[in-house]
Amino acid sequence: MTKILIAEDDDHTRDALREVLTMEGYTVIPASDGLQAVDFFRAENPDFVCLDVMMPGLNGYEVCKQIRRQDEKVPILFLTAKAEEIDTVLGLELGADDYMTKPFGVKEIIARIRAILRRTASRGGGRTDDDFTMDDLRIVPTELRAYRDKIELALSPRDVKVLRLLYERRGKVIDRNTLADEVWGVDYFPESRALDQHISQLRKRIEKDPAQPRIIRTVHGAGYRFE
Amino acid sequence: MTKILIAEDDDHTRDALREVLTMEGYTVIPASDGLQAVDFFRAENPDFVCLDVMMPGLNGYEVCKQIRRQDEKVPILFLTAKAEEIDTVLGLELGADDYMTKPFGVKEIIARIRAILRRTASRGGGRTDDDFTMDDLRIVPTELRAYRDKIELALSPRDVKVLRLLYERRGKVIDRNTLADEVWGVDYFPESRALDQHISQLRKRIEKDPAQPRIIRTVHGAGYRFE
DNA sequence: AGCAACTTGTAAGAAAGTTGTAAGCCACCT
DNA sequence: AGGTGGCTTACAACTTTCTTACAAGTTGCT
Repeated sequence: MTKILIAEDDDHTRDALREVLTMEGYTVIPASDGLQAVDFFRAENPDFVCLDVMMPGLNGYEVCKQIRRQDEKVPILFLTAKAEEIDTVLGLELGADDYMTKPFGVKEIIARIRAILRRTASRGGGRTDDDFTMDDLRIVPTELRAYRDKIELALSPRDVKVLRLLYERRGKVIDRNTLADEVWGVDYFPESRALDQHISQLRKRIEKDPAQPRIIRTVHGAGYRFE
Repeated sequence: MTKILIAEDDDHTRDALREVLTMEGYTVIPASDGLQAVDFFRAENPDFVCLDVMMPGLNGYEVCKQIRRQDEKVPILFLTAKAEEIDTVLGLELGADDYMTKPFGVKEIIARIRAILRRTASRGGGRTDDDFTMDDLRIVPTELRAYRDKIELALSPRDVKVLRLLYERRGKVIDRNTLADEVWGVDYFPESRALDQHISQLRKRIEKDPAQPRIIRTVHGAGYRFE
């Protein structure tokens, strides 16, 4: 189920969007101001974001920045009033995927959303928040936690992404480029050790014996694997 | 060998790109204007296209349209100068896969190209990651492993390359130059025994009796052969 | 068959490359 | 200000790959 966060202060526009997108089979999370949008993003981890530029509190750009800080890849579509087109440029620099100027037609916005989702489908695609088990660890993405017996472990969104990727392709080797691309949203720069560092820290928390990892195994010269 | 078409009117940028991409092992086809780009695309059928937006004659968008008329799938990366970012959106609607704004770092562009090629390689296209069988050995490239009955053997990426090459041209003799070129990516230095060493080590692992190899057979004075 | 010349196999150690991780740094968030 | 998380740096530990050296095998010639 694809979740779409709509941040739009005008009630009429927001309701119209909600209705039409719900009809299309999306799950809509409506937010009426920027702060709410950021909160809802954190809580719901949507697959797509529509942001009005002009909103009380936090404007669309600020919301975009906050979201991008958490998630490099989630597609963001800006909604702007006609006069604001210059600002669009700023929007694009923030990592937006597209923009639309009001007034827009219902069909148009659906088409855009579908197009963007199709384009970005290959990366990070079919997001599911279902629980899954790796070795003796139960991962609960919606809580950002994992459980071993009764012991509870905290996980970051990034931890969950890493683990889910390994879980989904268990048995296969995930090379560092793929991992970086899927989790960080950019291709891996070989001189950066950020990825190794992250794996190391994650192992410390989830592996019983981090020196003999059973969940995230190293495949030397190739990547990592879970099985 | 992956061919990349570069359409860029600025000589300096074009040469820089050509150099760095050639270093990375790509074959670069440089074009200095839009018309040339379209011609070269038809003639060379490249695997990837980098398009400058602003070019004399045909601009990047026009080139993109022409290319898409011929080829729906070839990945296209747009290069744009800062001020042109609004146009970027239009570029994306033309079916571009990504865009970069100048000035961009050498590492960044390489990373993007790699990331896009990796992503597009997995859908459809000339997949070379399929499993295959040699004698009683089942090779599973995505797992970097081979199976004999229930026994599991670890393979390095290089092992897989060697085996796949022999498998694809079964019955034919693969001479050492070809093997070195395809697997190591450079011409073979006759005084180096690296290749022999690799074959020897690989046989130890995959052959039941390494002294009587059934998978990698030696053709004295010529090379190696499978079957 | 016997021998010389050449090619290939392989053990062992050297070199190169990859990964793990502690410590410090920096930006952001209270 | 202080805390936090993530990143970079730096170095240690580890693994693979290459070189060296010699053994063994093959070919062609007499």
